[in-house]
Amino acid sequence: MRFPKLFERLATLAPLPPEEWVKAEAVAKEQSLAKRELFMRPGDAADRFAVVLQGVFRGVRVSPRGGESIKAFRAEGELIGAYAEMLQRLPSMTAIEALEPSHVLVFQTRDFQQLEQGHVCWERLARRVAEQHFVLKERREQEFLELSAEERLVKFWEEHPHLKGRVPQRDVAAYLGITEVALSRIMSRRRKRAE
Amino acid sequence: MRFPKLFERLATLAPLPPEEWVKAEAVAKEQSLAKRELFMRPGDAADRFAVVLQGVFRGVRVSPRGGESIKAFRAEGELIGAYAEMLQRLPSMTAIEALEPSHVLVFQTRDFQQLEQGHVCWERLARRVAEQHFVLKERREQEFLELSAEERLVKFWEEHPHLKGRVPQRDVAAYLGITEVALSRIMSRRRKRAE
DNA sequence: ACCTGGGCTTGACCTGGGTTAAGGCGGAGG
DNA sequence: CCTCCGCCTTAACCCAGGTCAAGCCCAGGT
Repeated sequence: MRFPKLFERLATLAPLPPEEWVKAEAVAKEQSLAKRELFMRPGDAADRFAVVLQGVFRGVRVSPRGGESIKAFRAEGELIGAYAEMLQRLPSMTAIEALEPSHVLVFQTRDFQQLEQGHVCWERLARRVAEQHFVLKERREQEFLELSAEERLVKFWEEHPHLKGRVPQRDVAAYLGITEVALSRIMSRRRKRAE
Repeated sequence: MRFPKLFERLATLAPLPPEEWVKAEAVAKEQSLAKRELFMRPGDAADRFAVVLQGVFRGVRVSPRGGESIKAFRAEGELIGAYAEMLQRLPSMTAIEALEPSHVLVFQTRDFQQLEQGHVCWERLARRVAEQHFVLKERREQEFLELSAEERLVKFWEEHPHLKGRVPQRDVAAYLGITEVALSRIMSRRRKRAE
């Protein structure tokens, strides 16, 4: 077992027999990415995903009109991939970019489907992951519905303290649904109020 | 089998043997709700869900500060329930209210868990449902990130034509994340532009 | 026919965030 | 050491949407 810590983490979502984990590692490949390198680009087939071993990524949705918005940041222990597109068997509409020199463990979805055939535990895990993702998206939806940009900012740093200093401000703005100019204003407003 | 149409619809998500469906119907209870009646209220245990047989519902999130926002509308063939809270084993934070005289088929989650023990098909179905919900929430997130209120409105009616005339305007506004005043203005603006 | 109330509209005014454009500042490379 | 570039800030101006308040329309009840 090459990654016991990762195994423990995943096993908290659904019971995973160690021998199944060994099978999973057999089909996984490690990959290193330089800062700014893309794990996935728009138009790619959404046929693989990865676990972040080291580094931070941003998932960028590039709209037809050229606007960039950020769907999520992902750090150590989290999954990267065009999940929604994978489920719908569509080509990826998002770019996934390393914000630091990073290191990931890559799975092909076809290999993962093989694992699912072999043991129900993988299917259970997939369900948990889907449910987890849903809960997070719903939380985010609710924040858009009832919080101001400033309140969303505060909550963002409460919920993602580990991203401090690792993601550029403009990306935080794009995640919150505002421009970097607005974010800068909000921050100076708070600074003034605090002093 | 009391609800063959419903069965067919669900079976498109994941294969369901008819005999399993019969077991499901055995534990389900029909319930009728008057207009404005609540299927679930904030604080209730999130231990049951239902399929809408007839009618329309709104899922209302009541924020601590008293603001109301609408998470979703649900009509015939769709599921109602405090799904996120159920997954997190939290009491419901949403009210689910009938907008018309309605008729639903209710399942207790404990009964459903029994079914899951009996046959994997239910677990597969649950996974599909979670994935489906995720895809929808992600779509909504993306709309908040890159569309104006007016564009969201247009998209809303494109995607939910069957709700026309069945949901009050103020609720559509709350769903879009704006006030009914703003919605009214947007509509008159469009009327003017169209003429 | 008259009231009543709920839901929609309209207007006046305010505010937050978008847009554009002009700096400031610190780090990497010449 | 200077320059350039990427990133952040600030300012000026505009507009969408919020808030408050007054009205309108119509369906239901008496």
